[in-house]
Amino acid sequence: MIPGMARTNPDFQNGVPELLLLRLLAGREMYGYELVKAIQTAAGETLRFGEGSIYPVLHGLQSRKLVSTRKQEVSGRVRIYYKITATGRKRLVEMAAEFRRTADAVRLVLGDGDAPA
Amino acid sequence: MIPGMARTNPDFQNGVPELLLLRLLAGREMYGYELVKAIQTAAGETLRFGEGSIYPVLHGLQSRKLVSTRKQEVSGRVRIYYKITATGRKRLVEMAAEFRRTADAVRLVLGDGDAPA
DNA sequence: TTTGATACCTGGAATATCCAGGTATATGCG
DNA sequence: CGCATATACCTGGATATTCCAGGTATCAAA
Repeated sequence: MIPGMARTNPDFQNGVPELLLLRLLAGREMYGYELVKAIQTAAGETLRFGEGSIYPVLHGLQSRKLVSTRKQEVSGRVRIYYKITATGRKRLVEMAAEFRRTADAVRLVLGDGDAPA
Repeated sequence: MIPGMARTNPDFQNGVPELLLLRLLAGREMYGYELVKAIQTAAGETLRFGEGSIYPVLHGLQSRKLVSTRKQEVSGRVRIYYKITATGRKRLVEMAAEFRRTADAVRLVLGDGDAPA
């Protein structure tokens, strides 16, 4: 492990970018750079995903038809707007449920739970 | 993607095996196979980690000195007992906190939160 | 003797995230 | 004008994690 090298796969964050993107797009159509900034604002210090993480996920969502795209030029710069599809909404619901189940299971083992018995 | 192939890195589970192992070992010394079974019991349907996932993590913990080991023969079979170290306990506390922070941040964005404002 | 449980292990595949770099346009400042 | 900064897009390669599928060996029960 060379110090300062890429620490990939941070603990517990696997799948989080996809979930966050779908969640944000469930509210309204947004473009890539806007999503990057929105995630930095919404998730703050704890979750930090840069462009290098977000754009590839966005392309994956597109190829799996969970989002649709539209190009638009705004004052000389091209933006690619992403819009969630019906399939995408279904996936969001599933992922959110999966997240809660996983988080609850871990909490249970950790002993934080409001576990009976 | 060939159907039936290994689906590695399931969403949200990154780092969970390590956290669970440290948590279980915080209670008492245990051996590998016992830990595998304990995780299957404790985490049930949701979190399912097989031997192929657990043993490598156990070896990683050992080489990082988060656990110490001891061999013992019990009725013809050799067991390797793992015991958490002081460093391991520190790591457990950190990981548990990290888990909660991450889970809370995601929940906040999902909108489950008891978020004010 | 064959099955199943116990108890350990690993190689290679698949996948996710991240750093560091890239391209290009517009805008503000000295 | 020249330069830095912000906007807006993108990718290659490194690193890390998990999992399947397979392996070894002992012991007990059928």
